[in-house]
Amino acid sequence: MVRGGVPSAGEYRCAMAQTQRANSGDALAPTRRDPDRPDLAAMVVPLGRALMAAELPVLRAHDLTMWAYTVLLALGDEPVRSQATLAESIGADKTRVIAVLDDLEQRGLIRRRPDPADRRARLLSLTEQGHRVRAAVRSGIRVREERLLARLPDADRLGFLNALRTLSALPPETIAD
Amino acid sequence: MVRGGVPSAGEYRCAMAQTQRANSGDALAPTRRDPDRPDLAAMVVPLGRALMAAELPVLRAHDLTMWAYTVLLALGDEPVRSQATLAESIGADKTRVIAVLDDLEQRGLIRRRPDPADRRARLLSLTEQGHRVRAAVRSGIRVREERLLARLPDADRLGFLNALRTLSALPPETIAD
DNA sequence: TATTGTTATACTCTATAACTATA
DNA sequence: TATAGTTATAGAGTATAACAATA
Repeated sequence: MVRGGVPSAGEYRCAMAQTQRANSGDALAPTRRDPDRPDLAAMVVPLGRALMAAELPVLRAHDLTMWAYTVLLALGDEPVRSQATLAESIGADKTRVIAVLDDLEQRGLIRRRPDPADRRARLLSLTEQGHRVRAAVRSGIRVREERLLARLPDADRLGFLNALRTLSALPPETIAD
Repeated sequence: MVRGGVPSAGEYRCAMAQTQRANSGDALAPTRRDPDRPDLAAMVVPLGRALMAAELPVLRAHDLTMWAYTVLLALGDEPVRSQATLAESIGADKTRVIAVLDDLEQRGLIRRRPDPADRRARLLSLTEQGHRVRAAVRSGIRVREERLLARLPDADRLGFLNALRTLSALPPETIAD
């Protein structure tokens, strides 16, 4: 764990870790391919956990929790107009981001000032140093990811990233039906 | 939630849900492709959560928790010689599988009998009905997954599944370095 | 009255430790 | 003494409810 712990997921984890294993991959027609493959979730979820575990050393080196990094990512592209907006955009409870923001603000990585137009809300933005840390962590993570992706044949790598972007861009309700 | 709740993940969840978004995908060279893509974990983890959410209705229809289904999956291929072995194989604590096994046994989905050779251990196996339930749930899940995968171009779909099997077959330590 | 941010409380899930029964 | 299974306890992490400030 990094600082103050890392987010966790009441409902959303499955332990299908090493349950279902890949079996030899022969190229069949895409439509009726590999009917005995493991469940998608049984592959995707453990992979996600492993990827997060791979990020932890980088985060730790910068003394960031997963939540803190998530906030830096969310604020990096453009400032956010309220903490509630931020919380929703990163899929967190509004009460949970408070401690994270307190910490980041105290360390000078973000700015949090009342919105002059509506003094109830807080305008959230990254400081100069926040941008630097964000970029450093992100590139550190990217290096490890590229090393991992290098294990894949070019075609699989391309399809993997394409599919990931397609699927992760879908609203969760679409996936869940 | 299904029955008695679903496993959760102290350390392993990140809320990068809608944080980083896919940007338009143009085909570059595989090696230096899309340097501004979101972190892998930021795409894989939310996708995994969505996939699990998609499984929940199927599990609920059979009154199974995610853990229970995980156990059914693990016992389906071949019986297991002890609860500790099972727990480790599905990445769970040995104290946590007990309630799950109690429930599954009581409902006649698994058998749990002392090993004659070492009466400390319990031999775990699926009953006839356990096999049926396992198959029914699995095929219900598969239907939904195929519907989702149909959104992908054949090439991406193929690469995605290939990559998933390759990466999820790696020991987590390999991914985490 | 409704909303933003905050705090405090309760709840869920998980891991740790202690116990039993076998070996 | 060590291990498999079990139970009970304590610890994280999270969400719910209640509050103050502003609109």
